[in-house]
Amino acid sequence: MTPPRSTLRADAQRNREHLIVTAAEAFASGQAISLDAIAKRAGVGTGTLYRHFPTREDLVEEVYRDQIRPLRDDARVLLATEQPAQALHTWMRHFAEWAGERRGICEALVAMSASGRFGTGPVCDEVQQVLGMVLEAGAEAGELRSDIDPVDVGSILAGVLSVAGALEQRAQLDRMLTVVVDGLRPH
Amino acid sequence: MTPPRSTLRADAQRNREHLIVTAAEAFASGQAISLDAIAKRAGVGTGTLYRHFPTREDLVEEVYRDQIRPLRDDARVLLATEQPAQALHTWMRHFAEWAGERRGICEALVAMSASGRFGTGPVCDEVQQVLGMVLEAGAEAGELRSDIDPVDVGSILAGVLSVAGALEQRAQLDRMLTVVVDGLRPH
DNA sequence: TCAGTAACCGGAGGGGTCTCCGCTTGCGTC
DNA sequence: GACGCAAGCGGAGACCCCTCCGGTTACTGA
Repeated sequence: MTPPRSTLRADAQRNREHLIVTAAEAFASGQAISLDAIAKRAGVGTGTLYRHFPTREDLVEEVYRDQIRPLRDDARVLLATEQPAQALHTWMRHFAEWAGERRGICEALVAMSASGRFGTGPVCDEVQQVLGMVLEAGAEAGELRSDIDPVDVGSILAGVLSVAGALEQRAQLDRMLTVVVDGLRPH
Repeated sequence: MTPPRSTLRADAQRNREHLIVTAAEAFASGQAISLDAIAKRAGVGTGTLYRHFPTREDLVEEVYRDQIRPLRDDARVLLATEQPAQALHTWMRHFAEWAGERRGICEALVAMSASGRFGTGPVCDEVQQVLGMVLEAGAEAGELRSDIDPVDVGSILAGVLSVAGALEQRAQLDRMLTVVVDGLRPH
């Protein structure tokens, strides 16, 4: 009678970490790359990749887990130096820039939202928390609605990024973000 | 010396129309279907399909060309019975419902936006025109901003639909649309 | 140390998208 | 008619995503 295990077996843990490192390098190169290719490059079968990361966004979220952290500090700084609504707008712009440099992030966020999983996963959880923080500050200052779910705001952000995330659409994206932030003001 | 031709050759025209009819039937069945399968069902090679419709959204837009028309009348009715901002919100909801019943529409609109082609193609052109009409009415009534591009609004609509287009996300979608419409009000 | 077992692995393979290119055919010309 | 050629055709094939399952391996208890 073997007890059910809660932790990963040593080889599985190794494979998982190796996959993340390999994917991170591949994504960082800027080139598009297939998941099969990542598996091959990591020296594991595709089955192994998909067992650890059932969907592409699961892998993407894991790859950028650490890189998202600075955006939280950024939000804190913005809240300290700008009015909340303005800070929200600026942060969203910063996030768009951050996401624009990281292949697969927008698609991942959209997929998480569309499947009702926004907030689960390292990256979108961080986004949700940051948005919650800013929204709260805005509500306290009376500048932003107090009855809005950060998940909804994150989903809208993901949505507009999915249609205007490209660099050459910066101007359009900014106009769209203006609308969104204005829509978050009270009354 | 053959002069360059502007119109489609007869067989090409036949194939094109047959593809649209076949795709319409396939989409109407509600089942997911591959483009290869549509080509086979239409009795043409996949090469022929992709020559006529380089991207999936090109085919989708063509298939729903006629079905989008009633939404224009709907907008007229709404403008006659509701205040413009309210009419905009209601119409967007109607559009979401319409799109929800038609496989591939949301994806197509997102793709058109993302590639800067929103407004080209029968469906998104109609959407753009309807939004233009409603926005204009709203601007005249002083209820909506007058400096906003219908393409931007259409893109936002496509974006939110891409993250919350599913039936079970109706409530979330409606909250998001509220934010968007509020963001379109003046000041 | 050595089974026994659950956990894990790998890659073949099914199904999809999309391209490429050698062959066929409609159509204008004579 | 018949000829010439641009326009169009079709399907093989490259590549991608993802699943499934027979074989392998790390861990555990004795």
